[in-house]
Amino acid sequence: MPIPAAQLDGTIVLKAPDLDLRATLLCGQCFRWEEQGTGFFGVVSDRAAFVSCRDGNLFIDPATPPKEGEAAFWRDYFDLDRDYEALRRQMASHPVLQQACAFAPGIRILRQPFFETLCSFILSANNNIPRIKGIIERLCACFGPALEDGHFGFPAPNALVALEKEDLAPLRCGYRASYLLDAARRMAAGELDEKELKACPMPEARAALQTVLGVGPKVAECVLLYGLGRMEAFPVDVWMRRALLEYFPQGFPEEYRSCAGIAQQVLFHWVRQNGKSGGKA
DNA sequence: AGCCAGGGAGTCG
DNA sequence: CGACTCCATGGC
Repeated sequence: MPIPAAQLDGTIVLKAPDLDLRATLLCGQCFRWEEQGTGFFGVVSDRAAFVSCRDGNLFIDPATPPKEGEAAFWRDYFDLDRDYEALRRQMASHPVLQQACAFAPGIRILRQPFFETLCSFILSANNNIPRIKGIIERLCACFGPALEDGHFGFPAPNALVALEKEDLAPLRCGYRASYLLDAARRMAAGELDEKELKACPMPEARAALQTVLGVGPKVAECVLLYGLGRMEAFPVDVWMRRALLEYFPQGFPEEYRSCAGIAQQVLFHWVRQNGKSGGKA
Protein backbone atom coordinates (compact mmCIF):
# COMPACT_ATOMS: atom_id res chain seq x y z
CA MET A 1 0.00 0.00 0.00
CA PRO A 2 1.52 3.32 -1.09
CA ILE A 3 2.19 5.97 1.50
CA PRO A 4 -0.24 8.83 1.04
CA ALA A 5 1.56 11.85 -0.40
CA ALA A 6 0.20 13.84 2.47
CA GLN A 7 2.55 12.14 4.89
CA LEU A 8 5.73 12.00 2.86
CA ASP A 9 7.57 14.88 4.47
CA GLY A 10 5.71 15.03 7.75
CA THR A 11 3.27 17.58 6.42
CA ILE A 12 -0.31 16.92 7.38
CA VAL A 13 -2.91 17.73 4.76
CA LEU A 14 -6.51 18.11 5.81
CA LYS A 15 -9.45 18.94 3.61
CA ALA A 16 -10.77 22.34 4.60
CA PRO A 17 -12.58 23.87 1.64
CA ASP A 18 -13.94 27.00 3.29
CA LEU A 19 -11.36 27.79 5.96
CA ASP A 20 -10.13 31.38 6.23
CA LEU A 21 -6.98 31.14 8.32
CA ARG A 22 -6.50 34.86 8.70
CA ALA A 23 -10.02 35.42 9.97
CA THR A 24 -9.82 32.37 12.21
CA LEU A 25 -6.41 32.90 13.79
CA LEU A 26 -6.32 36.69 14.05
CA CYS A 27 -9.89 37.40 15.14
CA GLY A 28 -9.20 37.48 18.85
CA GLN A 29 -10.19 33.97 19.90
CA CYS A 30 -6.59 32.79 20.26
CA PHE A 31 -3.34 34.55 21.09
CA ARG A 32 -0.39 32.42 19.98
CA TRP A 33 -0.48 32.64 16.17
CA GLU A 34 1.55 35.01 14.04
CA GLU A 35 1.27 35.53 10.32
CA GLN A 36 4.49 34.45 8.59
CA GLY A 37 4.76 34.66 4.85
CA THR A 38 2.18 32.44 3.25
CA GLY A 39 0.79 31.06 6.50
CA PHE A 40 0.83 31.22 10.25
CA PHE A 41 3.13 29.95 12.94
CA GLY A 42 1.80 29.07 16.34
CA VAL A 43 1.96 26.88 19.40
CA VAL A 44 -1.01 25.00 20.81
CA SER A 45 -0.53 23.09 24.02
CA ASP A 46 2.89 21.53 23.42
CA ARG A 47 2.79 21.43 19.64
CA ALA A 48 4.35 24.06 17.40
CA ALA A 49 3.41 24.21 13.76
CA PHE A 50 3.34 26.27 10.61
CA VAL A 51 -0.06 26.16 8.94
CA SER A 52 -1.21 27.37 5.56
CA CYS A 53 -4.10 26.94 3.15
CA ARG A 54 -4.01 26.14 -0.56
CA ASP A 55 -6.53 24.68 -2.98
CA GLY A 56 -9.09 23.97 -0.30
CA ASN A 57 -6.59 22.11 1.85
CA LEU A 58 -5.10 22.93 5.21
CA PHE A 59 -1.37 22.16 5.39
CA ILE A 60 0.18 21.63 8.78
CA ASP A 61 3.94 21.45 9.15
CA PRO A 62 4.79 20.46 12.69
CA ALA A 63 7.87 22.30 13.92
CA THR A 64 8.27 19.69 16.61
CA PRO A 65 8.43 15.92 16.13
CA PRO A 66 4.87 14.78 15.40
CA LYS A 67 3.31 12.96 18.33
CA GLU A 68 0.79 10.18 18.28
CA GLY A 69 -2.46 11.41 16.80
CA GLU A 70 -0.93 14.58 15.41
CA ALA A 71 -3.38 14.85 12.52
CA ALA A 72 -6.35 14.13 14.76
CA PHE A 73 -5.19 16.82 17.14
CA TRP A 74 -5.21 19.52 14.46
CA ARG A 75 -8.42 18.26 12.89
CA ASP A 76 -10.06 18.71 16.25
CA TYR A 77 -8.37 22.05 16.93
CA PHE A 78 -9.62 23.56 13.69
CA ASP A 79 -13.02 21.96 14.23
CA LEU A 80 -12.86 20.46 10.77
CA ASP A 81 -15.55 17.87 11.39
CA ARG A 82 -18.27 20.40 12.06
CA ASP A 83 -20.59 21.31 9.21
CA TYR A 84 -20.10 25.06 9.03
CA GLU A 85 -21.91 25.13 5.71
CA ALA A 86 -25.05 24.02 7.49
CA LEU A 87 -24.53 26.59 10.22
CA ARG A 88 -24.14 29.34 7.66
CA ARG A 89 -27.29 28.15 5.90
CA GLN A 90 -29.17 28.45 9.15
CA MET A 91 -27.69 31.87 9.86
CA ALA A 92 -28.69 33.05 6.40
CA SER A 93 -32.33 33.07 7.47
CA HIS A 94 -31.75 35.78 10.06
CA PRO A 95 -31.10 39.33 8.85
CA VAL A 96 -28.33 40.16 11.30
CA LEU A 97 -26.69 36.75 11.37
CA GLN A 98 -26.75 36.63 7.60
CA GLN A 99 -24.68 39.81 7.44
CA ALA A 100 -22.43 38.51 10.19
CA CYS A 101 -21.46 35.35 8.33
CA ALA A 102 -21.13 37.26 5.09
CA PHE A 103 -18.52 39.45 6.78
CA ALA A 104 -16.23 36.55 7.66
CA PRO A 105 -17.52 33.45 5.89
CA GLY A 106 -14.42 31.32 6.46
CA ILE A 107 -14.10 31.86 10.18
CA ARG A 108 -14.18 28.83 12.45
CA ILE A 109 -14.41 28.47 16.19
CA LEU A 110 -11.22 26.81 17.39
CA ARG A 111 -11.40 24.02 19.92
CA GLN A 112 -8.61 25.10 22.22
CA PRO A 113 -7.14 23.31 25.23
CA PHE A 114 -9.22 24.04 28.31
CA PHE A 115 -6.64 25.28 30.81
CA GLU A 116 -4.84 27.28 28.16
CA THR A 117 -8.10 28.97 27.23
CA LEU A 118 -9.04 29.61 30.85
CA CYS A 119 -5.72 31.33 31.55
CA SER A 120 -5.72 33.25 28.28
CA PHE A 121 -9.10 34.82 28.89
CA ILE A 122 -8.41 35.49 32.54
CA LEU A 123 -5.47 37.51 31.22
CA SER A 124 -7.70 39.21 28.67
CA ALA A 125 -9.72 41.06 31.30
CA ASN A 126 -9.40 44.83 30.94
CA ASN A 127 -6.45 44.27 28.63
CA ASN A 128 -5.56 44.66 24.98
CA ILE A 129 -4.72 41.92 22.53
CA PRO A 130 -1.06 42.79 21.81
CA ARG A 131 -0.33 42.90 25.50
CA ILE A 132 -2.29 39.71 26.19
CA LYS A 133 -0.13 37.97 23.60
CA GLY A 134 3.04 39.21 25.25
CA ILE A 135 1.98 38.06 28.69
CA ILE A 136 1.06 34.61 27.39
CA GLU A 137 4.42 34.28 25.63
CA ARG A 138 6.22 35.18 28.84
CA LEU A 139 4.06 32.76 30.80
CA CYS A 140 5.04 29.96 28.45
CA ALA A 141 8.71 30.96 28.34
CA CYS A 142 8.93 31.09 32.14
CA PHE A 143 6.90 28.08 33.15
CA GLY A 144 5.98 26.09 30.05
CA PRO A 145 7.74 23.02 28.68
CA ALA A 146 10.64 23.70 26.32
CA LEU A 147 9.86 22.31 22.89
CA GLU A 148 12.35 20.77 20.54
CA ASP A 149 12.31 23.73 18.20
CA GLY A 150 13.08 26.31 20.86
CA HIS A 151 9.52 27.45 21.49
CA PHE A 152 7.61 26.82 24.69
CA GLY A 153 4.40 24.95 25.24
CA PHE A 154 1.66 26.13 27.55
CA PRO A 155 2.31 25.30 31.21
CA ALA A 156 0.15 22.66 32.85
CA PRO A 157 -1.66 23.59 36.07
CA ASN A 158 0.91 21.62 38.06
CA ALA A 159 3.68 23.84 36.72
CA LEU A 160 2.02 26.87 38.33
CA VAL A 161 0.35 25.45 41.39
CA ALA A 162 3.29 25.81 43.75
CA LEU A 163 4.12 29.37 42.71
CA GLU A 164 3.40 32.59 44.56
CA LYS A 165 2.26 35.73 42.83
CA GLU A 166 5.73 37.23 43.20
CA ASP A 167 7.01 34.41 41.03
CA LEU A 168 4.77 35.69 38.26
CA ALA A 169 6.27 39.19 38.34
CA PRO A 170 8.22 38.61 35.10
CA LEU A 171 4.90 38.20 33.30
CA ARG A 172 3.98 41.81 34.12
CA CYS A 173 0.32 40.84 34.13
CA GLY A 174 -0.55 43.05 37.09
CA TYR A 175 -3.38 42.06 39.39
CA ARG A 176 -4.21 39.08 37.17
CA ALA A 177 -1.31 37.10 38.63
CA SER A 178 -3.29 35.91 41.63
CA TYR A 179 -6.19 34.99 39.34
CA LEU A 180 -3.88 32.81 37.29
CA LEU A 181 -2.68 31.02 40.40
CA ASP A 182 -6.22 30.46 41.61
CA ALA A 183 -7.11 28.88 38.27
CA ALA A 184 -4.08 26.58 38.49
CA ARG A 185 -4.86 25.56 42.04
CA ARG A 186 -8.49 24.86 41.28
CA MET A 187 -7.44 22.72 38.34
CA ALA A 188 -4.80 20.85 40.31
CA ALA A 189 -7.29 20.25 43.10
CA GLY A 190 -9.63 18.65 40.60
CA GLU A 191 -12.32 21.24 41.25
CA LEU A 192 -12.82 21.93 37.57
CA ASP A 193 -13.61 18.77 35.68
CA GLU A 194 -13.30 19.39 31.97
CA LYS A 195 -15.47 16.42 31.03
CA GLU A 196 -18.21 17.54 33.35
CA LEU A 197 -18.05 21.15 32.20
CA LYS A 198 -18.46 19.92 28.65
CA ALA A 199 -21.50 17.81 29.47
CA CYS A 200 -23.45 19.62 32.17
CA PRO A 201 -26.18 22.21 31.52
CA MET A 202 -24.89 25.62 30.48
CA PRO A 203 -26.03 27.52 33.57
CA GLU A 204 -24.23 24.99 35.74
CA ALA A 205 -21.05 25.23 33.66
CA ARG A 206 -21.17 29.02 33.81
CA ALA A 207 -21.58 29.01 37.55
CA ALA A 208 -18.75 26.55 38.05
CA LEU A 209 -16.36 28.59 35.93
CA GLN A 210 -17.27 31.79 37.71
CA THR A 211 -16.16 30.37 41.02
CA VAL A 212 -12.62 30.87 39.73
CA LEU A 213 -11.09 34.19 40.75
CA GLY A 214 -10.97 36.52 37.76
CA VAL A 215 -13.67 34.67 35.86
CA GLY A 216 -16.85 36.68 35.44
CA PRO A 217 -19.69 36.40 32.91
CA LYS A 218 -17.61 37.46 29.93
CA VAL A 219 -14.54 35.32 30.57
CA ALA A 220 -16.73 32.33 31.41
CA GLU A 221 -18.51 32.63 28.09
CA CYS A 222 -15.26 32.77 26.17
CA VAL A 223 -13.94 29.70 27.98
CA LEU A 224 -17.17 27.83 27.33
CA LEU A 225 -16.97 28.64 23.65
CA TYR A 226 -13.28 28.27 22.82
CA GLY A 227 -12.07 25.97 25.55
CA LEU A 228 -14.98 23.63 26.08
CA GLY A 229 -16.43 23.43 22.59
CA ARG A 230 -19.82 24.74 23.63
CA MET A 231 -21.00 26.50 20.50
CA GLU A 232 -24.17 27.71 22.15
CA ALA A 233 -22.14 29.98 24.43
CA PHE A 234 -22.93 33.62 23.91
CA PRO A 235 -22.06 36.46 26.24
CA VAL A 236 -25.40 38.17 25.93
CA ASP A 237 -25.21 39.59 29.42
CA VAL A 238 -21.99 41.40 28.72
CA TRP A 239 -22.40 42.27 25.09
CA MET A 240 -25.95 43.48 25.53
CA ARG A 241 -24.39 46.47 27.21
CA ARG A 242 -22.20 47.05 24.22
CA ALA A 243 -22.33 46.37 20.53
CA LEU A 244 -24.89 43.59 20.61
CA LEU A 245 -27.58 45.86 21.94
CA GLU A 246 -27.88 47.33 18.49
CA TYR A 247 -27.95 43.94 16.81
CA PHE A 248 -30.23 42.03 19.17
CA PRO A 249 -32.32 44.50 21.18
CA GLN A 250 -34.52 41.65 22.40
CA GLY A 251 -31.63 39.36 23.21
CA PHE A 252 -30.09 36.66 21.09
CA PRO A 253 -32.78 34.68 19.24
CA GLU A 254 -33.13 31.29 20.90
CA GLU A 255 -33.71 29.39 17.66
CA TYR A 256 -30.18 30.27 16.56
CA ARG A 257 -28.50 29.04 19.69
CA SER A 258 -26.29 26.56 17.84
CA CYS A 259 -24.89 29.44 15.76
CA ALA A 260 -24.32 31.73 18.69
CA GLY A 261 -20.62 31.01 18.94
CA ILE A 262 -19.85 31.93 15.36
CA ALA A 263 -22.08 34.96 15.58
CA GLN A 264 -20.26 36.13 18.65
CA GLN A 265 -16.84 35.79 17.09
CA VAL A 266 -17.81 37.32 13.80
CA LEU A 267 -19.42 40.28 15.50
CA PHE A 268 -16.39 40.80 17.71
CA HIS A 269 -14.18 40.52 14.66
CA TRP A 270 -16.27 43.09 12.90
CA VAL A 271 -16.37 45.50 15.80
CA ARG A 272 -12.62 45.25 16.19
CA GLN A 273 -11.95 45.95 12.52
CA ASN A 274 -14.53 48.66 12.02
CA GLY A 275 -14.55 50.53 15.29
CA LYS A 276 -17.13 50.49 17.97
CA SER A 277 -19.59 52.98 16.70
CA GLY A 278 -21.55 53.31 13.51
CA GLY A 279 -22.40 50.80 10.82
CA LYS A 280 -23.85 47.34 10.99
CA ALA A 281 -22.24 43.97 10.71
C1' DA B 1 0.20 62.86 28.23
C1' DG B 2 -3.79 60.58 28.40
C1' DC B 3 -7.10 57.29 27.06
C1' DC B 4 -8.22 52.73 26.71
C1' DA B 5 -8.07 47.67 26.73
C1' DG B 6 -12.56 41.17 24.59
C1' DG B 7 -13.70 42.66 33.04
C1' DG B 8 -13.90 41.47 37.55
C1' DA B 9 -13.56 42.04 42.64
C1' DG B 10 -14.77 44.61 46.50
C1' DT B 11 -17.85 47.95 48.73
C1' DC B 12 -21.73 50.57 49.67
C1' DG B 13 -26.60 51.90 49.27
C1' DC C 1 -29.55 43.50 43.06
C1' DG C 2 -27.29 48.12 40.97
C1' DA C 3 -23.94 51.55 40.85
C1' DC C 4 -19.39 52.84 41.63
C1' DT C 5 -14.39 52.48 42.29
C1' DC C 6 -10.17 50.45 41.91
C1' DC C 7 -7.07 47.41 39.87
C1' DA C 8 -1.42 46.91 37.07
C1' DT C 9 0.36 47.54 32.88
C1' DG C 10 1.45 49.15 28.48
C1' DG C 11 -0.33 49.81 23.40
C1' DC C 12 -1.50 53.48 20.74
